[in-house]
Amino acid sequence: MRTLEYVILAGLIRRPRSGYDLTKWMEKETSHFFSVGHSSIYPALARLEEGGLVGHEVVPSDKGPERKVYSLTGRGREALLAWADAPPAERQMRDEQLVKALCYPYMAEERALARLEEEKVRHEEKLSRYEGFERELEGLFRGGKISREAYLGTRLTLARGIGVEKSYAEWCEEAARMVSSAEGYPAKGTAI
Amino acid sequence: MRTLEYVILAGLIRRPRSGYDLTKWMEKETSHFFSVGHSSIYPALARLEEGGLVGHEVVPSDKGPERKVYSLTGRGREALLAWADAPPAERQMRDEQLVKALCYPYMAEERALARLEEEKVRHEEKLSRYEGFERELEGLFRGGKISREAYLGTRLTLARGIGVEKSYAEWCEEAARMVSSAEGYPAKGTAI
DNA sequence: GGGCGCATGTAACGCGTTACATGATTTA
DNA sequence: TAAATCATGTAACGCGTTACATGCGCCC
Repeated sequence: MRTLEYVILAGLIRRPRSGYDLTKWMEKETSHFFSVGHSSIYPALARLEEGGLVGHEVVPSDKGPERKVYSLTGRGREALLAWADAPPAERQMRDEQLVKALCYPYMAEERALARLEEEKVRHEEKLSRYEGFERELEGLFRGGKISREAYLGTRLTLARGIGVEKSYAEWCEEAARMVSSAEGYPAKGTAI
Repeated sequence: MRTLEYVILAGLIRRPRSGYDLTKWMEKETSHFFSVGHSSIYPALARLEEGGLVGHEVVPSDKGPERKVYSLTGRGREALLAWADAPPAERQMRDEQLVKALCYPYMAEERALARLEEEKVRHEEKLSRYEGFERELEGLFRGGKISREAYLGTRLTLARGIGVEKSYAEWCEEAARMVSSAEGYPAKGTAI
């Protein structure tokens, strides 16, 4: 089983969902740590159903064509929770910004500083989007729209997203200081 | 051109290197934000050479077979710096830990707490490895073994690695607090 | 002599992305 | 009536991983 399949199970343990719903849920709630396009989700659901971990019910939609609403089976729930209770694979990431940072000392200083400032703005924007979503989630929970488990799980991941963006924005400032001519020399406490 | 190719150019702008050297350099210095296996590096070097961005010289090795030592051409340097001076692609990551976190509220609390504690230890270990490397790098620079540019660039990325591990370790503690029964409820300032 | 580190590649495979394909229903 | 959203899929392609393949030279 691939990680994608467990992500789907994690989406379904929260509530039954169609492939379309799962796609939207991932875009909104998991894209900062896991994302795939809809074209990967439909085949994955088929595999999970074949394995008996999910089942589906065809439900007419208010808007658009019929929906296949999937839900976890007992076996699916067990498989998900057993997987969750084991050490995770190494986090893998690809960050072009840092590849570019490797080159900043070879560029004109002003250009590097401009790029870092732009990047900082991007992270601050993401940060406020996450904080907005945090408030929204809280509202859903208080309003009884989502379970305590679903709320808490998502809040956990959101807390990480917020931590990432805060620390990335701070790095942008730190990097700008290091790039600025006088800086960049070893000893941290060295006077200019 | 793919990101991998620019990473290779960024390795070569620091100093001429063989495919083997580049593999080792990536493992040690870029793996926290970009990594590929050696089997992707050799074909990439061939493509870069075909495009006139790098050239190579065959040099006998002290140990083992002959080495092909690559270096940047003028065009390679230009291509790299032009690419670096443009906004980066979205950082992409895949973090199983957060998928698992989504499930923690559905598991026995003690299990989730144990996993979070293990994870915290892993990040603290990574943090001290990065800090050790930071001291090592400083020594290389002070000893005149590496250029100011190479030193600064790597230090920039290392600062990010350190920021990531610190904030991840903090998240582990925060998450543990949220998972602990009494917590997990909305208002942040609420008394127990 | 065997194992390990140095050193360079090729080939098969897996998985995800992009593009292709189709069609209903609402809204401007 | 055209565009947007809902809704579900398939197919081609790209890129990276794993495994395969080969060979030198040092150290135990």
